[in-house]
Amino acid sequence: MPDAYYLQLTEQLRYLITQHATQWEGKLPAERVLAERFSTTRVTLRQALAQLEGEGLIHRSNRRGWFISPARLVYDPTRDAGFNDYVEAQGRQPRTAVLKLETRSHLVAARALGLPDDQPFHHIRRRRYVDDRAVLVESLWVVPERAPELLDIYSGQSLWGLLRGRWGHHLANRSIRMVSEALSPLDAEELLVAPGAAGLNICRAIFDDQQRPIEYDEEHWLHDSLCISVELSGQQ
Amino acid sequence: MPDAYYLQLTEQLRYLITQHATQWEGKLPAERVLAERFSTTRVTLRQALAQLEGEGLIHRSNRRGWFISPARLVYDPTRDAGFNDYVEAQGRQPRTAVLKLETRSHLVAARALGLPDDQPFHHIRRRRYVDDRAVLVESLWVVPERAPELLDIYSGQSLWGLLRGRWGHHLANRSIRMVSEALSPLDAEELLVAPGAAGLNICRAIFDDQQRPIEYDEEHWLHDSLCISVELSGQQ
DNA sequence: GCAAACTCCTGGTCTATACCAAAACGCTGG
DNA sequence: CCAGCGTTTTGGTATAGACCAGGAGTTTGC
Repeated sequence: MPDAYYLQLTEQLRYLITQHATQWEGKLPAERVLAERFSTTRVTLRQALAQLEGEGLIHRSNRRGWFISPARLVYDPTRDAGFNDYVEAQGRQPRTAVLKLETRSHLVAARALGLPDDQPFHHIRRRRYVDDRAVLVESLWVVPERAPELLDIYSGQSLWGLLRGRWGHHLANRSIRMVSEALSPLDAEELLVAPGAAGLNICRAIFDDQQRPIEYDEEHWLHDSLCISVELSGQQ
Repeated sequence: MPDAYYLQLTEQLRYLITQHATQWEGKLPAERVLAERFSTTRVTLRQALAQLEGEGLIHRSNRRGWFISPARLVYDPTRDAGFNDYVEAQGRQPRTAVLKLETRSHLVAARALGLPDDQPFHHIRRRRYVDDRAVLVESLWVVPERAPELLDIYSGQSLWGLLRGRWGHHLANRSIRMVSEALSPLDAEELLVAPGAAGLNICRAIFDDQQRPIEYDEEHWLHDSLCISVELSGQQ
């Protein structure tokens, strides 16, 4: 057992959380209450809470308090199953809010897809929920020639479903990049968390079977809300 | 520009770090020095440092101080290129320290490979470095029948190279799982970082072309030391 | 010349307190 | 019954200082 008090606190809180998860309905008591219960100060208590936050056991909704984190969503970024499909497949409730629809250029997307810097894109920004918890925001940058009237018809459904079904694209080649990050103030605000909260950034550049660029997207996930899982067969 | 002082501090430190990176030789001045320079307390300063740590710009070596983080290592967990190979391919210096060699059972590995709970494994625990910074610890659990005299001959080289070259195995099927984590006290100690530091946990279960279990491994990376990159072609 | 002992510095931990702004809550009036 | 408003609670931020133990560098002693 570690000696630092905040680490002991971490253990006690961990126990308390598993015991009272249902009775508290997912929300922890106020920091001042917990600090008093454990005869310590809010500073030390918060250190322990931050520890559990790092483990993904709890999270905080900005200025609303600490909540017990639900089970991680299992996610395979190499497959193109729609978000709604795999969330539902895991018995959870998906939801999508469209935050922005516009057409403009984007340097990062252009570079990732090998297009000129001033290449315009159809830009969709959306926030996605699992069981009413916002777990990610993402920006999609679609090459307009591949999906001309996209912005007129888009309303939150699966983008890849549209690209395949309506425009007949084969999303054959993709290059994926994942890095841990601290959420930007904007992303954090849109996810209702404190600025700098830990996140996972996933970027994809997608090309069709003739290596024509289709789409670039950039996802920002809350770090505790997903478990990446990839199944591969065949010699690499 | 955000209003919170620690966020302004973050920006100023970010600037300072990029300016003085070389002159400081990677190590930041003492916390007390920085706190005084910015007319604040260590508590607030540390909040700003923690922010930059979350971004992966700096890290701390336990009780030794704050250091500027080198560029992330680009890593493709779906390929079986050896660690040494891809570290060198990126112009970096790899190194491996073997921490333990033993034969025993391991529940998690057994379950992941679909073997009985009491199945014994050859267990290799090693720590790996990039440019003399410890970036990960990992445990490998190899089915003894697939590599009988492994523990006698192993001394830090590429395990997959051995499995292929010496025993002729085809590492055909693999199931990979990645989750963010807080490093356990043991892992943190072996990586010379503070307990609870942010990490990334990567687990793999590997089978050959006849679906026979070969090996299970569990990597614990410092979160700021890698960038996962996957290239895929062909319809999924 | 080198290893052991010692000192100083530094990061890790902790207390006690305070103020602010946003969220939550409760009251009130239509 | 509900919308609007005022109050309370709460998390977010910040100050000021303190002690400890591990690391690093220096001195001492063989």
